[in-house]
Amino acid sequence: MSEAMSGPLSRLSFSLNPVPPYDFNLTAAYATYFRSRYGTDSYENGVFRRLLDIDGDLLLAEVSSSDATGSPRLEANLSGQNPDTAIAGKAKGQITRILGIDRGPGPFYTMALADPALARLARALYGLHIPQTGSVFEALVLAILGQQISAQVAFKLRNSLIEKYGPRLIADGKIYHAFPRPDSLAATRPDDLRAIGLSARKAEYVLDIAGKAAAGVLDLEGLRDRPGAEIIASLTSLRGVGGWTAHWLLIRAFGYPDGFPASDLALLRMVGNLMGKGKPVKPEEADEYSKRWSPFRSYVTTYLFAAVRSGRAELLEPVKESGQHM
DNA sequence: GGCCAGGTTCGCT
DNA sequence: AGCGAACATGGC
Repeated sequence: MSEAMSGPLSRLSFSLNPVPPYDFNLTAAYATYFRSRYGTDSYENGVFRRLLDIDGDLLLAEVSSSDATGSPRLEANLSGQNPDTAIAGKAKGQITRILGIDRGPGPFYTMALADPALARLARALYGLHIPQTGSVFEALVLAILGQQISAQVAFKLRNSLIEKYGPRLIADGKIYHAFPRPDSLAATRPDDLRAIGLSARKAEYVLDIAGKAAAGVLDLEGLRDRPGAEIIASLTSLRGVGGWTAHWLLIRAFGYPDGFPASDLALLRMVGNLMGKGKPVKPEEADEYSKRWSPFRSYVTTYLFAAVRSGRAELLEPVKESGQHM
């Protein structure tokens, strides 16, 4: 199942050049939900760490920057058992997604100039890119675990799942976990998953999806080239996946710029605030209102969550005055 | 102790 | 079509 490996690791380095503007500190912090450690990821003392699982090879990626904001160049180190250039290339691709390297918020900022609430968010969180998950499977399982429950409970469930079923690597005496593989989760039984706090329903969903992914009858990565509407349709045909989960995956897994999980309770509160209502709006209202943010609703959603997760509630107050500048 | 959290499905009208 | 219940857990 999850093998513990230690012993000599070889290293390999490369650099990354994010699309400017890029705030490494903000983006790496968002990737860990501003908790310094979240599941497979950590960001401590300026170093972002993530254990990658590249076709079964485990590689510890450590990324840092000498210049945290503006247009920084990132330095990445890979540690693993004999990483060759092919593996390193795939690892680089994953890191690129995970740290949102190759897509910048520039076009979003241009639109945000005309909307005071967005301009305020863009100013305060300038350079925040949208981090993605390592795989579609990962985003899907994480999303299902997070359905309906509080962020705290979701945090616990996700960590438990990763620690129990994710493959491990020991480096410098520390244990790192990659995200569980489909076959590892498919091999569990409902009671195993319930033991870490999943409801019977969620255990079913995860087992069903993991089983299909492991058997190769569900090609989640293959959805990447598809238009948004088709991705939504494919995902929502899975048991346990509704509109919220599918839209969340557009943002988290597919790098789609215009995802908007309009039924999200926290998002409904935030949009209600921005609209000056002081209470959550209905999903239809939020959806209607959000059209002014299209086609950058993934950025709006991400920036709103970044504001609340980083404790900057003032960014969510209604904006009375117009005429603010970036 | 009851109610609500970053939903979804299922079984009723 | 639309509505309510059930679901696991932790915090208020």
